[in-house]
Amino acid sequence: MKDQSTEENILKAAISVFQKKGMAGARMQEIADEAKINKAMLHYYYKSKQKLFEAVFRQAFEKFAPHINQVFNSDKTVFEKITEFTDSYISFVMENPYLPNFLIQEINNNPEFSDLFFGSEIAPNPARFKKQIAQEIEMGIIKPIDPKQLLLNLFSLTAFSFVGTGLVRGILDLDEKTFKSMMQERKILIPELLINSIKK
Amino acid sequence: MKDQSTEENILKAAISVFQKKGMAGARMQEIADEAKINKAMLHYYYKSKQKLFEAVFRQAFEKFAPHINQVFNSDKTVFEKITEFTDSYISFVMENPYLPNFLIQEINNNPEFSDLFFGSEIAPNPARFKKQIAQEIEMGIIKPIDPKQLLLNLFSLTAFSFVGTGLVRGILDLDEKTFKSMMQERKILIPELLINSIKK
DNA sequence: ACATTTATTAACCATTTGGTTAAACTATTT
DNA sequence: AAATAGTTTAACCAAATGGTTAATAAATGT
Repeated sequence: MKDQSTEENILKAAISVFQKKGMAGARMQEIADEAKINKAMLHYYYKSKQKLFEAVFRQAFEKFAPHINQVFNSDKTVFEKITEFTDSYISFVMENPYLPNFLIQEINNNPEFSDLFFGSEIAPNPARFKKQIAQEIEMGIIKPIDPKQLLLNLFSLTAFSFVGTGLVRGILDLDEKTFKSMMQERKILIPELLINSIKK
Repeated sequence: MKDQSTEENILKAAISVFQKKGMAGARMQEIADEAKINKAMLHYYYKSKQKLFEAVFRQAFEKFAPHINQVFNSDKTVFEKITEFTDSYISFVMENPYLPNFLIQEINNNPEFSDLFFGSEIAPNPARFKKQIAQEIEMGIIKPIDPKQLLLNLFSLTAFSFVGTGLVRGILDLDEKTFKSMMQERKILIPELLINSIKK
């Protein structure tokens, strides 16, 4: 661990606390403790809890969006996109286990303010992907399918295990080791499942 | 709306508030307001916020568990189970949109106390389903597959859209009407996808 | 009708929590 | 070295929040 500026330490601590506990459950004092600074510093650098939360939300969204954009805006084939997204997304989330849940939860709670992000530069835009699907159908590479349903399947299969970890592990009675090895297996299983279902 | 006992009104209001805002975000005063009673009544009938929350959690779990148990413990074939679960679960969640998210969120936050439920009578137990899969593989009805991965696929495909509604709708740019009609479509698409992937 | 238990309320209380302030301490500039 | 600007802290504050209490009202039993 390198020494960092106080402001960076605060954001780091805020990310950790907000992602685990959410806006409502997070405590400014806990963030200060984790950053090992006086609580007043939080307000010195970030004005209010809301502002600090927004900085954390933005950071999370910016880390997450590129994975979606890789699917939406790259020049790969649909098959390649499915394979590569699954692999890179599962790896990414295993390193950032609280991130998808955090995004989902806070977007559900603050639809009004998260709209800002969906209108922004960085926000994923599915238009190009839709065209690609239409083309590959035309070319006879894949069956006629609804691109939105395909994306929903892809996101569901990759993300749900992590968002609902506790429930999933409870229902299927999985220890952590088994869960992790299943997630590795899914890097293969998911593309197989999806590609088989759409290839002609 | 029928007249109900105060205790029932409180639980109903608590369900509504807790499921939307979670334990941390819920306010006792808001629950009292929604139940149109004095805040002291909450403690008169339910002792503390924690106890009231537990009643809400239990109710949610008891409403949710039968859907899983229908898959785990009925005498249907695997194909029938997939088809019927998808249909009934999507219908159920469209009527109770906050429930899956609430369960997931609170189980992630309180792993220790939600363990109580996974050890209980009502809790789903995958053992019988595992046997059934082994049998149907033996009988040559389905390909050799890991029952846990099949269940994970089924739960992911059905539940994720609802758990991550806000994020999904933001990324895919869906209005409410489109979202709902896609969910209806999924009652057909999901069984098709899963059954095709396992049938011999 | 009276007594007793049950239900309900308004007012209150202690703690928690986000946020402020004034003073001190540490660079940086001149 | 003095002045200035930036950083950090302890102490404090007001509002929100979960919870209690004592008095009252309504129902129930005798």
